[in-house]
Amino acid sequence: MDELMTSISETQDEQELFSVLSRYKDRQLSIRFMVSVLSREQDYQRSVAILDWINDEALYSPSVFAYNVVLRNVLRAKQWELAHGLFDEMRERGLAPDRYTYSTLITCFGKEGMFDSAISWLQQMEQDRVSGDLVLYSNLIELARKLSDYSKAISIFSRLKNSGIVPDLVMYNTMINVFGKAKLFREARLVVKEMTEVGVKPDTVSYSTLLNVYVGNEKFVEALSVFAEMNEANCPLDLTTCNIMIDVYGQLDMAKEADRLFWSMRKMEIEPNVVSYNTLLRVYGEAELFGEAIHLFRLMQRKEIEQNVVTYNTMMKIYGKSLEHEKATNLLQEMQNRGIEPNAITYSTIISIWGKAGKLDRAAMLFQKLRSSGVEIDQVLYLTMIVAYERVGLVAHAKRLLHELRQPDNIPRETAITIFAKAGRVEEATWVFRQAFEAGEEQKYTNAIEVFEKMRSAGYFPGSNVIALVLNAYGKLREFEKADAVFTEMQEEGCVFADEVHFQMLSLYAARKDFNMVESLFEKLDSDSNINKKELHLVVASIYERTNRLNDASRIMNRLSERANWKS
DNA sequence: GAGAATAATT
Repeated sequence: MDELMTSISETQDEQELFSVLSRYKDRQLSIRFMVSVLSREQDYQRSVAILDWINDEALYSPSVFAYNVVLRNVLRAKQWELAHGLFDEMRERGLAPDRYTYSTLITCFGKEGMFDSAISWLQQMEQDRVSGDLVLYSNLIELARKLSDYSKAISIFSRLKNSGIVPDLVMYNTMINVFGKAKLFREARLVVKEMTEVGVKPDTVSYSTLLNVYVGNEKFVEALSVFAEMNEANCPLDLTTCNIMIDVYGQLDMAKEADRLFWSMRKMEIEPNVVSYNTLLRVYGEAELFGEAIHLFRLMQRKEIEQNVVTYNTMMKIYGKSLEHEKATNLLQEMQNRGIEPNAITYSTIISIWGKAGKLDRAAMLFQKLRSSGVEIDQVLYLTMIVAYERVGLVAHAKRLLHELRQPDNIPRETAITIFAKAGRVEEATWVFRQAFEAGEEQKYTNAIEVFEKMRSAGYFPGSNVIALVLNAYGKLREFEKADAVFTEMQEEGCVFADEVHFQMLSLYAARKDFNMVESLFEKLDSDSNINKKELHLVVASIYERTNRLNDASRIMNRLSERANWKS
């Protein structure tokens, strides 16, 4: 081997190298040498050439290892066709791709965002009965999460468990977040239970992730019960958990508890940060504890605790609420003096405050200045200004702004529609929507359905968010029978739907004026303990309202309030 | 060979 090394170490040209090696008397040795060269080779063209040379020698079939190395280089060079070719070639030579072959393929395709390819390699791997490992599945789940494709993440997670791998702490924590994003709250909570069962102890991040799932969906009471569970399990708190809980207490009008938690943080050796202060500030404001809010704000400055744009936005809102709009205005100046740049939220806060205080000229001037200075005007800013005009009866001005939105060249159509809808301008919203629809939005729904049908035929069970999307698309294309079939089929297959899927189905029945079905599904859901009743009633009432069945709408709302009275 | 959670606008 040494002799071989020295004889060819100066050889730069690979053809020359091959010819030296081919003439060498010990062929096995020369091939082994080339495999070792291959393992260090980075350049994909050179590695393919070396592989070809080994193949051409015909005395020796390159190992799976050799193919894996070449495959890696080819994939790094984004030569997808070539990668497929190599894969086929290795099979033709009777070499069975192993875990590393698939791991290389799946992670590379995934990193490039070619998720469908990655998934089809996963399928191939399972067909070959090659088992993946934790790292491989973890990569896939991370990718799905980055693409906000939570149903894919969930289906990969169940594949992993079916193949007998026990997830670790970080993967479980990731999945709590994923189930939450898919609005599968019970499943998110069940993860914690499962962790305990398989001996992976839930940690602070597990609980704070679960807390966040509930907070993100305004289920604050549930968050409170998770917090209790966390304490029972003797799981230590940290900065993030405290910050989340200060928010939760605030949202539940438990300002006292929020206050107590904040001021006990240091005793737990947790130093509050700017998020803690900002959250407590907001809680004080919402509880109308204006004195406490101002005190806290100034305390931060005295103790030289970092203040940022969020701090100022929050404090401005509080001054707005306590009707001290001059002080709010002063804060705008103060923050700029301190080098804290106002953002879109700052501007819509101050415009709203000035609007309410009757300082419309000021609000309009700022709005105009922002537009001419090229600051991006987001939908909230537009809406704030429109509402400010309408509040003082300047309908013509409001209309002028609305009119701008009808020519949405500078704003996406979706944004314009949202603004109109939120401003109660149903006619304008419909108008823009129809335009958008005619401009090819229809294609979007067709695409959504196509993708869904492909997924189904490949044997995948999409999650609730995808199903809701598809049902909506079927509705838009007035394919009610197909929507019905999907809904029934998925249910028969034992899919657990999030509430949104059921609600989507209710809307579809209403769209084809099948109110008997609306009522019967409504009754069924009303007796289902997993469905959020308040939301269910609101959805059904708004369906009736939209179709001008106001009696039915108020019947539903009465039912809700009766039940609320009965409960209290 | 990978990887997890928090604040402000209508």
